[in-house]
Amino acid sequence: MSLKTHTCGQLRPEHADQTVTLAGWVHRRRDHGGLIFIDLRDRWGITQVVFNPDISTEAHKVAHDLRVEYVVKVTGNVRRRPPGLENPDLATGEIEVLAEEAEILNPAKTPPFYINEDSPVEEALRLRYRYLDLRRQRMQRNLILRHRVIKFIRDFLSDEGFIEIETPILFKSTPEGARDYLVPSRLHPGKFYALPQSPQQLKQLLMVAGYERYFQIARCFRDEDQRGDRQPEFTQLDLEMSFVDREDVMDLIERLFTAIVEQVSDKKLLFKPFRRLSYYEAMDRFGTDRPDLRFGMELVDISDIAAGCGFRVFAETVAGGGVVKGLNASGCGGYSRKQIDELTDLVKKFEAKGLAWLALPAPGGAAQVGEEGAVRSSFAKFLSDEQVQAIIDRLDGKPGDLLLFVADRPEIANEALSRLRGTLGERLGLRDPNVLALCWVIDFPFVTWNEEEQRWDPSHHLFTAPMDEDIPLLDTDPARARGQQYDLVCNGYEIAGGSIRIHRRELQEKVFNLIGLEMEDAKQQFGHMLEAFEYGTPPHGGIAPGIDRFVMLLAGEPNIREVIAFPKTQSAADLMAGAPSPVSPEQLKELHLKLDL
RNA sequence: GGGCCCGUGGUGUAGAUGGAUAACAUAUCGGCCUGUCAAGCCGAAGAUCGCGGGUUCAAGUCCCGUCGGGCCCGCCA
Repeated sequence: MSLKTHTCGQLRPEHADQTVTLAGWVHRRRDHGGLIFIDLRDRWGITQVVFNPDISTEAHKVAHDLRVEYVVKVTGNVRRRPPGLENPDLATGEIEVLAEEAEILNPAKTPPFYINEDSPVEEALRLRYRYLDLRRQRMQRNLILRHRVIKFIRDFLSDEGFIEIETPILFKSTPEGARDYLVPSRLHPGKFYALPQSPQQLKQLLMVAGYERYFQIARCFRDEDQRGDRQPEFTQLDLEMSFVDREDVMDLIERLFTAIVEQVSDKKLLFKPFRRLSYYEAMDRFGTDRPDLRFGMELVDISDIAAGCGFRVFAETVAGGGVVKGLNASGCGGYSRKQIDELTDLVKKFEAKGLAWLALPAPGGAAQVGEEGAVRSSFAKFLSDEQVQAIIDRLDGKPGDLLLFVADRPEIANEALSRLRGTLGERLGLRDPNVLALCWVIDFPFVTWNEEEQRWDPSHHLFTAPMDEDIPLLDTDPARARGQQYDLVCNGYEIAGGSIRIHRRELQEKVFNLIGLEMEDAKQQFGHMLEAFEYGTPPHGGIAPGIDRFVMLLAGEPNIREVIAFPKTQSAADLMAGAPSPVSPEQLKELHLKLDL
């Protein structure tokens, strides 16, 4: 940096009496008429520059014209600040630079929003002027964190014998999974490349190729609707290993993620080692395969008590093969009818028919079930005192608690209660943003029944291996077969998914057969894979953690746009550049395309 | 494809039930000011209330449509 001798975050008392040159942006300007103070900012920090007309009238004149975000170069002497004038909020606060020369390298228009404070700004405006938004402390902090995480991953995996290999962005479309982004081919009229949804096939082929330990910080593309944790293009740590079982992959990832959290972030790990749940256990106890384990409030099955009780909704649900499950919203026993109605509206959004509730009065009220005022409830009056007490005991109900129940098909009861649990956890302040609860979910069902298509779909992807001992079940009872799949879950987000792959052609064909993929179609779509598998394929498996999501959690941000330099909006648009945009008729013609709008 | 929320000087907000000059903070511009660090004090300028239409004597406010942003359902192997 020949235009500056030091950064704006560098100078300390030991630099006193040195002549230095700094360059950066005007962060703030304080004009006293005589003295002018400038907070000069660059990527490394802020340094106060003092312009005193007694030292240099020329420099003082320049300072008079300075405005926020001007780019300037200043040369001057470093000195310790006079006693009592230090600024403890600034890393460089013990010194200041007395300007002797100053040069405006580039003036700046008044920015459309504050850059020198992290005050709220409408997100559309931030995205339109993203290059200015990125100057702000919040974004700078997030992008630096992201860099440190990725650097850490590269170093860690390199030390573990992995090599980073780039795979193509222009690849082949396959109808499985998400919608592909397509790229028309000029040289092959009527044909298209697809941007990869992930380098899945390529990393498996690298295992066939004998690289044994591969990783990549890989950009992935999916043309689906956006969410706060989903962008059309996002970044995965893509990773694959040969001659391993699932314990090897999980062990590696567990060590990596533990080290990242402990060495790169200020968050606390709740579980060490990570907790493990089977898919069925996760569904049973939390109603979801990506539970937020920062708090309890587990789902409890009371179907046995509800069966044949006097409350017809309960009894008939159980009789019809459904379940009655509930949770204990501890301390919410004082909720008003209106508050409970709000919770009811929430579960109804997820197709539950209603929410049964039972509130236990706060301490000091009547004690025994059966006595006047012992409970408020939407259904207790239909049950015996013993049944009510059994339910309270089952949910460990204490005075002041609110017990909430959904009676429905298991999928609906789980979904509704899981959402309810999340909302209550948030409302009760149980989701500590400084804590990361990492857990493995394993033993997923190998396939799930697709009602509309009347066929089995792979739970993960179609190269995932079933558990060895469950292979016979593929012929007899596919629903009970488990896959060698593992998901890493953190605070209610799925942050990685992976599996041990099928490496034998017979088994792969058996799976194609099971999910109703004709061999002809399979050859058409995956011929290169099937062919490759015939040339000596090692047992292999891998995983793909989402970098954006994990950095979001490490940064404590509410969505992944905050950890992506140039993200897209919910409608997948770039508000800064104006993408997507129309193209010229000449471009279309060259690509052999006609628009049909 | 669907539901909900938001859009008012550059920025962030206020403007119940429609009522006359659209308020506040901050930024901007000018003046004063030699120890501030969110500098201070004085003054000025700055808004066709996202856009289009409608209801009404009267619309920032109510209705319809539309554009943009966000959250969510569907979707995301």
